[in-house]
Amino acid sequence: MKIDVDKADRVTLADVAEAAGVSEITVSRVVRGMANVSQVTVSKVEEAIARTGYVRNRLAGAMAGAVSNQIAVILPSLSNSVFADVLDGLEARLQSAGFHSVLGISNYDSEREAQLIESLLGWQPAGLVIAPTLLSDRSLRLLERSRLPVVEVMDIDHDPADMVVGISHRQADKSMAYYLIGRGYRSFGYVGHDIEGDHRAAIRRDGFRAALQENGLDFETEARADVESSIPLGRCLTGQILSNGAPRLLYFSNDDMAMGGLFEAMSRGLQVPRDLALAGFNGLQIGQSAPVALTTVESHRALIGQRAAEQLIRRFAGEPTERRVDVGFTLLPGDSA
Amino acid sequence: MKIDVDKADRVTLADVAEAAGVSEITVSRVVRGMANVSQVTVSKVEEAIARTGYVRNRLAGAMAGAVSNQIAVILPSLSNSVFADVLDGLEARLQSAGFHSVLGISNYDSEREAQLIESLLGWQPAGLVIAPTLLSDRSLRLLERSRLPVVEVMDIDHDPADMVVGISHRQADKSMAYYLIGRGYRSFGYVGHDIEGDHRAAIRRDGFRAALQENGLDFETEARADVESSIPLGRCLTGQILSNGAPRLLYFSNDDMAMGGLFEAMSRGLQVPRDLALAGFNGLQIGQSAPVALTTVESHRALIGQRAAEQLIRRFAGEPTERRVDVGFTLLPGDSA
DNA sequence: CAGATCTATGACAGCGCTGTCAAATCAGCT
DNA sequence: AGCTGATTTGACAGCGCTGTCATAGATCTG
Repeated sequence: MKIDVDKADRVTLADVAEAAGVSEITVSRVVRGMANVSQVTVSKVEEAIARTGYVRNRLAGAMAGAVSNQIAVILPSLSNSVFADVLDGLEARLQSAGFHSVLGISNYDSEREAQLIESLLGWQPAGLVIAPTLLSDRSLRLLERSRLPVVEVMDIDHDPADMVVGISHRQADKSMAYYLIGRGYRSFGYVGHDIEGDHRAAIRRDGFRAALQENGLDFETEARADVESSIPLGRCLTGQILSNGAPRLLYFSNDDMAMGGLFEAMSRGLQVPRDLALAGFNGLQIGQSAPVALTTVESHRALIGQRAAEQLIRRFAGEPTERRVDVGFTLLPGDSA
Repeated sequence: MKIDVDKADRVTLADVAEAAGVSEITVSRVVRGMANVSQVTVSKVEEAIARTGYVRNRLAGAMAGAVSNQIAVILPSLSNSVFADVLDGLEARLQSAGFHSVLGISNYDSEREAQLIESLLGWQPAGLVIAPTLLSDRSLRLLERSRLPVVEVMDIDHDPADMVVGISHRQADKSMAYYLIGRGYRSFGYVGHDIEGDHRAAIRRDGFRAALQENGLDFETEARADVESSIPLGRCLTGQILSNGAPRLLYFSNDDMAMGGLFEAMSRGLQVPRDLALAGFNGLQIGQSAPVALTTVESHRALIGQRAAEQLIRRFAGEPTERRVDVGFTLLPGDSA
């Protein structure tokens, strides 16, 4: 019912070509900013474009063989600000290089992730960026077949299908453990969220624990819930732990959780770090602005996004890329431990 | 250099058709899940698809006349969690209806916004969702020409080009002002961020102030900086205000800023709300989990995203849509004022 | 000034799919 | 058997663009 309307006024290259008195291909060249068109023609065409209100159809362009400028981005969640940060960094770089991201949210579900990959691949993107839950065999096959550049982001503690950008979560939390042990702490507790879905959190916990064990220590208590991390969850679990005599230091699965812990401690009138010490992970702004700055590890999330974008852009340009980019982490000493 | 490789193994409908011993169009029907194909043929084709590893090319599909399942989404920023929340709600609904979002970030820049609209329109999306900085004439012309459904989100205090989903920021902050005046506060200060770029914050400030003036009051002090809102900024500006004798209550441009204020107050050993009262806007989780729960207005951001998606989906289905959807706000009394 | 070298422009085919319409097949009924 | 209507399948054209290769001028060189 709408087809005739569309047809009536969808402006195509041919229309512009006619209006400018040149051929379609010449208009196409102008639109793409190619060099081999004379100044005179360029201005004629530009005038015609303005007059007709032409909008480039990239669908047709991509189909006809030119590469797409779309990048498929698959993230486990957006409510977690960590991924929003990555996406932010990614978008910034991609946009300035003329790319767009097409988004998919997997909700930490590996099956959903595979579906998304397939569906997004259907748009023939130029490349993919994935913060993988756990790439299934099906996903890997799809990616491999596609022959597209793929950047996995966040955790570099595994062998990537193509490229990976992030930090070593295992190292990060070992460092934190060494730091805290060095500061004299000997009594530790762990407060965490869903470890099934968020395997990076699991890696961190294991890394931290391994470092403790090297020193003949271990977590005295653990509080965990199988839901996504959040400030209220951190607060609630900390409350539980504090009710039955807490360890000297609580190590949290991330800064959101740790902020919850800090808030709970404050509510109870505890002095941090005198009565209770806290450490988190991520280096979120909120933790650094708190009355007691959080002891944590800055994970440079936006930088991860940027570097991921750069790897892709470089690959497109035929420049060499690194299989593994470690953006590094920074221990933020803070005042909470 | 790569073309032959691609050609060699890019599986097309024709390949599947041959493998299954049917025509292309029949395969196409199976892929699209159309009803008028016999069971026998369906299974033959599905087997052939699995065997060949066919991945649907939506580019070609969209070109050949079927509608795109891409929705262009343009937001001013992602580092502000408010927009991440909207995007989260939007994605959830869109994804479950089989759509993808193609993202553009305008950085509160109206020129950039217009560029993004044009560029994203080139992908012939099925619809657009925009949290507009301020739609320029050029943007409006582009949108109008496109004849596509457009949902503006966040603020409903203006007349939309097509549809709008959000809350009335003017109303929200009037309500807050009335509430605070009703609680007996008479001495107010304002702490805000960049009002040029974030015109919704400007509307809120004006709404609040109008309500004050109705009662013969006004802001006694204002602290403002022309940068994006953040917790550190809130903390810094609050510090400035507190140094020269603060008003009884500080009204912040949003919850991030207010959290900064709360932190600064706590650091100075002030009792909230006894020594200083605080109010924010957005109803962020962080504010509600703080030791002193923030008095604020819940703006139902994820819901805005969801409703926006629903409007689009309904429009595609030919069902009636509303020009203006008010998701409503909720005043959260909290303990900070 | 003939021949060589660029530069600017165009003709043509085809990317992979789906809308349209026509043909073939099948079941149900007289 | 003969007819009707529903179901299933296919042929064909074309969506709007760009890669490839060819052509016509313009510029240069000895």
